[in-house]
Amino acid sequence: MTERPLQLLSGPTPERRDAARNREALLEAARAMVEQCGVDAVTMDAVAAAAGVGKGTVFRRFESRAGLMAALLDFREREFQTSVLRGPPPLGPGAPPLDRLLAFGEGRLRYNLEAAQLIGAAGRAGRRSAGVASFSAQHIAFLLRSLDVGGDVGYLAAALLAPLENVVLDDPATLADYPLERSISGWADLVRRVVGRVGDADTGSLARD
Amino acid sequence: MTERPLQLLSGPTPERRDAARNREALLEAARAMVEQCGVDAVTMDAVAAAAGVGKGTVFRRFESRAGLMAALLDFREREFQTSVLRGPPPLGPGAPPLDRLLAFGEGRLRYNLEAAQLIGAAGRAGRRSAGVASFSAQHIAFLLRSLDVGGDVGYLAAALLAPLENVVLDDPATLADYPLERSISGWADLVRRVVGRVGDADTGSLARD
DNA sequence: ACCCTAACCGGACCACGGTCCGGTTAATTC
DNA sequence: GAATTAACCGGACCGTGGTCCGGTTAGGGT
Repeated sequence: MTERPLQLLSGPTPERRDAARNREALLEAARAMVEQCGVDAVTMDAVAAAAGVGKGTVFRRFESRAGLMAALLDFREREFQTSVLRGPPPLGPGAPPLDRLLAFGEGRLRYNLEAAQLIGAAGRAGRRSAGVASFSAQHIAFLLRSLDVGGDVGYLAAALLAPLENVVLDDPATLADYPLERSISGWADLVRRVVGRVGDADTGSLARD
Repeated sequence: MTERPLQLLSGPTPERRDAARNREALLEAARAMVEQCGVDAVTMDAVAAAAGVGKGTVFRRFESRAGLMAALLDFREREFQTSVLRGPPPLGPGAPPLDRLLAFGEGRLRYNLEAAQLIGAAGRAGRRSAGVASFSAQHIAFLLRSLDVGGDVGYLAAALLAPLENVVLDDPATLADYPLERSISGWADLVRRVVGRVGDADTGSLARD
């Protein structure tokens, strides 16, 4: 009976060295393939072969194709979250709440459009990692409270987030085919209405109907 | 050179009789399988076999699995659209615009939750048929104009639609796990803010935070 | 009643995501 | 440094969505 001693300080021996090497090689191979051939061309067999590794290994490390994509996405997502939490204003802390909110909308929109293919391929796995959606929703909710918005702030935040995230849906529908500029100013208008400060800044010269 | 005569009155000879029979058999088989075993269990081979038909035929008729699901969905979608366009108030015409808008939100929400699995499986094909998303967006836009809402009404409509449709995303995120009641009243609150009639009716007794 | 052609049918075939298990190798202990 | 053990590796294997092409059939024209 070889009972393993408690190793509180050494950590949970998280990964063997060869495993780490392989994870690295796989991520790099996948990244390269995405960059060169687009997300759709990234096949599990191909990335395994490119990394000089068996297919089973890829699934062991990343669980599924979606998981692999999520791992690729993770880096960018962290980057975004960091610039919200600790970056320069108006996206980061320091600016007035409304400015931060509008900056968040634009930033998230750009992010989603840029990473659209990856996000789509990552599916639900992409959101799971680090609770992506809930981060955004909670941030919006926090800003809404700072603006003394009453009512069900949690739902309002989620509802405001939806049109930003929806751009990504492969759905050829409505939101996807608005040009970026129009989405940004449209969302800003929406937010001002929700917050109750309608005439505050440029609603732009948008037609009244 | 056997040139086909113009047949303006007889129509474009749309379908051969056996083809029609097969389409019917396939739809019925698929419907039954969905009802008994759930959407995921509906495999193309299985539905082909159940209809006593080759697999190629299924793809000829419905293009893809998503297309088949879209065809199944089509019936319900028409039903919904009809009750919006010609049904009884407040969903149908006759009620004041704001009432119709709120009724639309609730109706669409219920519809999306009820048909969630099917909608997910139909993917973009589900929206394509009869321009589903654009119908909803245009209806909302119409009601907003009736309420004298200014600004970019097209975008506002799409943005209001997003949190209703998003419920369906397999995404475990934010919007999906609000209970129906809370979504309904939350959306109603959102709409009143956008329209500019905040105190009009029951915002409910929702906590201020 | 016969023929002609276009449309249709079906199942063999392919690619890709995902699973499994026997052999291999890294870390740890003595 | 040898033995032990647990984790890892890899490629053969499976199910499913989707394609393709040779044989078949419906239906109009003569």
